[in-house]
Amino acid sequence: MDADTPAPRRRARRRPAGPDRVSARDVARHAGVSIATVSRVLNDSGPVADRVRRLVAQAIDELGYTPNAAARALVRSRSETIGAVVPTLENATFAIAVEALQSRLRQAGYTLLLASSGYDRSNESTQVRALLARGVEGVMVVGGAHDPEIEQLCAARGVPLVQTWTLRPDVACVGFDNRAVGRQLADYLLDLGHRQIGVVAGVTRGNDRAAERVAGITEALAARGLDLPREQLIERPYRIAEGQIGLRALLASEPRPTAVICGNDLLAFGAMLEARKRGIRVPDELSIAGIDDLEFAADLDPPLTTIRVPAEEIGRRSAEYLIDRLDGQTVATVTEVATSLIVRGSTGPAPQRGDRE
Amino acid sequence: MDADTPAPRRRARRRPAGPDRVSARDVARHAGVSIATVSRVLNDSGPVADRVRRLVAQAIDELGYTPNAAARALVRSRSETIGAVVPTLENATFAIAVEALQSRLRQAGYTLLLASSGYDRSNESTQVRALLARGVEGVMVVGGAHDPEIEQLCAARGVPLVQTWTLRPDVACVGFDNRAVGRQLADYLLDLGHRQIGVVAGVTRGNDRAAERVAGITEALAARGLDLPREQLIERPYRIAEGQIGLRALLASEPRPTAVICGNDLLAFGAMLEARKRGIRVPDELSIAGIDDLEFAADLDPPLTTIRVPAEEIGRRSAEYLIDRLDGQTVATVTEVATSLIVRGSTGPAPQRGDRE
DNA sequence: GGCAGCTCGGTAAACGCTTACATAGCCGGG
DNA sequence: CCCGGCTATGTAAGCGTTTACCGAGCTGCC
Repeated sequence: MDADTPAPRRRARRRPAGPDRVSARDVARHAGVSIATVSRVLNDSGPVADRVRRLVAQAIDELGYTPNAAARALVRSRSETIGAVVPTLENATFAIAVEALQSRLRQAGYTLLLASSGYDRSNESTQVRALLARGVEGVMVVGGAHDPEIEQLCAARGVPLVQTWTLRPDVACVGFDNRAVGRQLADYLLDLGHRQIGVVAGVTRGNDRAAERVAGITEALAARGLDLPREQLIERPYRIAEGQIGLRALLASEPRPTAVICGNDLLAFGAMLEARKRGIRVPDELSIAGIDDLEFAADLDPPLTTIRVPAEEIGRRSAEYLIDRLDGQTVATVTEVATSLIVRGSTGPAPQRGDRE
Repeated sequence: MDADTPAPRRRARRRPAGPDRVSARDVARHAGVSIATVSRVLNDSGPVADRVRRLVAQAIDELGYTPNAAARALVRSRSETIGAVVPTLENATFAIAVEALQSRLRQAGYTLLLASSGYDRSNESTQVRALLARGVEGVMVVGGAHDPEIEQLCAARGVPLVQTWTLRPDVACVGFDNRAVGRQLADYLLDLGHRQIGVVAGVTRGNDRAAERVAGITEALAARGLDLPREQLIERPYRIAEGQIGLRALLASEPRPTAVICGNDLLAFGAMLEARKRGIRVPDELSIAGIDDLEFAADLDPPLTTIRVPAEEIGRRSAEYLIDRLDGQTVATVTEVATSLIVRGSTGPAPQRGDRE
């Protein structure tokens, strides 16, 4: 049946498996209309009589037709995909942001292409390039310092790029001032009377957020005539175990710090573990603070003083920025999200001189 | 310059912004060869003289040419993308798996399209459909119980589907036996002499892993003539705070359990917090166990007894399965990953009757 | 009753690539 | 010297859509 043409021997090569996909042509034939009409029904572009519309709709689901995204992308020069490159998903804060990003993008009909850089600048660049080659219409990256190629490539293609977890006046970004956060934490501890402040920072190489946080701390100290000696600044990867190592190193230095600022909550958690292990009372003998306010921070013992960073909001707003931009709207390029100091039990007044000795 | 043709009034519509993209045609013209040759150089298909090859390569980077992925996908019927749908990235275990999945896929030249379902079956189905519509060549999902549509859709398109965190003999999967895990934990506690075992499970509706874990516990109890009464089984979402709520509910029941198995480490963490808050000594008065062995599990106080689940391996192996399948190889469809009971300080022998009363 | 102005639907030209096929040199053996 | 059989290149036919453009019917108004 349906032997209209001599059946020009269907090609059987490209997709090794799988029955030949059903195309708009098949739908058209099945519904007895032209392929243009099928397209009109699908996209609701142009007028179509109700009767025909129903016919086509029926053919579509009788055949189980799904439009070919590649073909559509090709002809419309729009992939409806967005790319994101984060340092790692193992850091919950990024995982949360990606989750929010994706869900907001999905709402707007975009699909998320995800890659991670492992905190490596050149790898980040590679990933962005790969995403761009896939035709993403927008790109989200973490941080404000990258291989300059990234901005160039995006600009050359007219692909909006949003940088997150950072604030830069000259580019589109959704984030906060990491330096201010560092400063705020340091000021808070200074106000509590601490004068010996140690830092267990993240690895600053290739991580401008970590570097800025340290810079902020240094600034705050300098403003009170203090400095941050080399041995009071430890850099460790963002992991709990590294926080322990970090605190251990700090405790070996002289004079021993009365307060420690950690680059994020994982490091802070580690530091608290180490303190406990050594019988150092927190916060009586040692104050410890983190950044991120991860889910567990409030539940540590003592609860962790930290800076709340709205990761979900960063992800969501990045999505919204890109969506609006691609929609042709002109939107604010710089979006600052609110962070706030959450004072909990892990920090307290500096021990009086001689409190323990 | 270069006014060879009357310049047929370049269209200026589709991509509102952005200079007209440079295409293979431009490269060909620039290098003075045919477009076919450009393609041959690009894909290293067919012979090309070295001189010409260099010419083309030069043209390519002088023009900053990037092949259009949609066009390529269209003609080759291959998108070189893989889709994954996880319940949520907020659960670190999935974040880790996705990270590994992506990085392995990338190595093989695939790009990851990511979506999350929020533990909702119908949403999961929607996401898979969206991914399929984007032309993904393979799909990864979490769990073994889904809207049947998912398997149908993938099968109909010949798209390999890998189900993770589960073991099913009839489909491709990378995971482990959740029931066995539940059983193992229960047996371990039973062997310690516990007879009143409570459970703070994840929400089992739409989550076959959670349900299986409970089933395993029930089985182990039944094997010793015990049962799991309704009020000893609490279901809560996977969050720390929910673990607290869960334990609270359990403590209200009679007889009070001497051991609690939690659906995952987050719930276990919460349970431990609640126990501490109430002055219940762990493990002397109450044993608590979790599942996942998240990073912090070893660092809780006391350290958490749990089942180690190799999330990274699950992600990586899922990637490998899909890669091999798409490469035309026939590979083992069922991949079991090893879990293991990690006994730490949060569990111990059942308190002697009257130990406390 | 003619025709302006609808509404509806078809035709065909892209979109940017890959690739089967044709073609054009060129080499060397008979 | 001719020609088979290379190798290197070009030509052109799609891949499955969208959409500009055209034409065919219909309505209803003068």
